[in-house]
Amino acid sequence: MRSYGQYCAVAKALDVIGDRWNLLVIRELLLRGASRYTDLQGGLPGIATNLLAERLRALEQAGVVTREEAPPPVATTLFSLTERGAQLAPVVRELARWGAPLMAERGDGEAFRAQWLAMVVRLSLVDRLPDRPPVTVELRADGEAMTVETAGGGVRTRPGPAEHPDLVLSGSAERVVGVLAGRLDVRDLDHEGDPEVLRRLRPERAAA
Amino acid sequence: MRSYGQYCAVAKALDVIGDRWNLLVIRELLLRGASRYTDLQGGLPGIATNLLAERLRALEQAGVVTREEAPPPVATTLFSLTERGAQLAPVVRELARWGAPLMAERGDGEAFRAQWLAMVVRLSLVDRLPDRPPVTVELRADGEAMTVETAGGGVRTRPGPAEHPDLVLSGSAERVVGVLAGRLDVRDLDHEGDPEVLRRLRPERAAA
DNA sequence: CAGCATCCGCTTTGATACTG
DNA sequence: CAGTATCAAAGCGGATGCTG
Repeated sequence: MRSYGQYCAVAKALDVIGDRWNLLVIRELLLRGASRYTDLQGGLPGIATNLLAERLRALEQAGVVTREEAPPPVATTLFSLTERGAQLAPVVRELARWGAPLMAERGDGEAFRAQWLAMVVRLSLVDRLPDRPPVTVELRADGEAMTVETAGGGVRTRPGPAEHPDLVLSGSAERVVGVLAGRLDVRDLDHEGDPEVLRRLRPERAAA
Repeated sequence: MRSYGQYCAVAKALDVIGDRWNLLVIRELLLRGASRYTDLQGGLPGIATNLLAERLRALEQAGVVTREEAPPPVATTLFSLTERGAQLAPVVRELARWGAPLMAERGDGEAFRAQWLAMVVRLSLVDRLPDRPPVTVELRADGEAMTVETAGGGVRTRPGPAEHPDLVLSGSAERVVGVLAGRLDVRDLDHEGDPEVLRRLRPERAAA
């Protein structure tokens, strides 16, 4: 990218990560940890392969991303964030917070990955009863699964289905988002298990 | 801008503010409040005038910026952030925090505005003695002045010189940044007034 | 002068095809 | 799997011109 040429902390940050797709590449690496090229591609529908390659190269050069060759049995390349790159988490979090209200409507033909729900889940769910035994919720949005577990007063997320979920919620991505945001009730989704579990995870007063 | 076409809070936020220059336009409006077109241009060295016009139009349409025509005596157009736009402050703040270490070196021919120091000042100074009478510091970097005042345990910033500063620090922008970051001592700058004032504003342990 | 719009060359992006 | 190569289209940057 062309530099803004400004001696300003914001401009200099954007000189490094302001290029198109960069912050979404970082989102994927934050959500998935060390990833293969094709997995990144899968999590970034719409990116052209030459751009993904170019962005990874540039981010590596900037010290945000590292590339490690796994040894022969695995024989694949893994991309991860450096420590410096992981410090971008607050930037991505605040972008997600600001963008969350825009999730109220789904644009025509917008792609979806269950992983992406994690950005919203971490902002909109807490554990209000941290002394009780931990609970696990499985979210199935548009058929893709994601797991939410209570941990230290907050929640953790993992890709894929849960092993022994206390509650499974499933429905369209829009409805799952609606329930997370507090705009819809659990009853607007198909559920299996104890629906009370979700009330435990919702903040005192539902946020916008 | 072309949409990412992803049903994700981060991607949707970037659909609105991810275009080149957008976040710097927002930085200016956060720092200066209601501004005229030409003042924005002055605070955004390097932007092409057609791009500034186009970005303001797009941000207005997206509900981030408002344009008000001031009545005949003033007869000028003022641009400001909407409430929704002002909520981008945390995004800009986290970008500034991440970019702050990059300020250690000043690229060749990088432009500078004293205003921009405010982003770093708000992150790196606090009032450790909030019960004492308030103090005022004037920063003069590359000849441009900015005022820092203690307020409620933190600090506030204003453009321009102070009226009765307790301390005036002046020097090159790089050195002023170095002192704010704790890499340099007050003695590396020209100072007038009580240098102890700065120790009051520096956090317990100097941050990176 | 403030607030743009137009034009034009250059760079970046996007889509697709192809490769070790 | 992890990219490179190619090329058209879109976006950007710089200069300049126009309008109240």
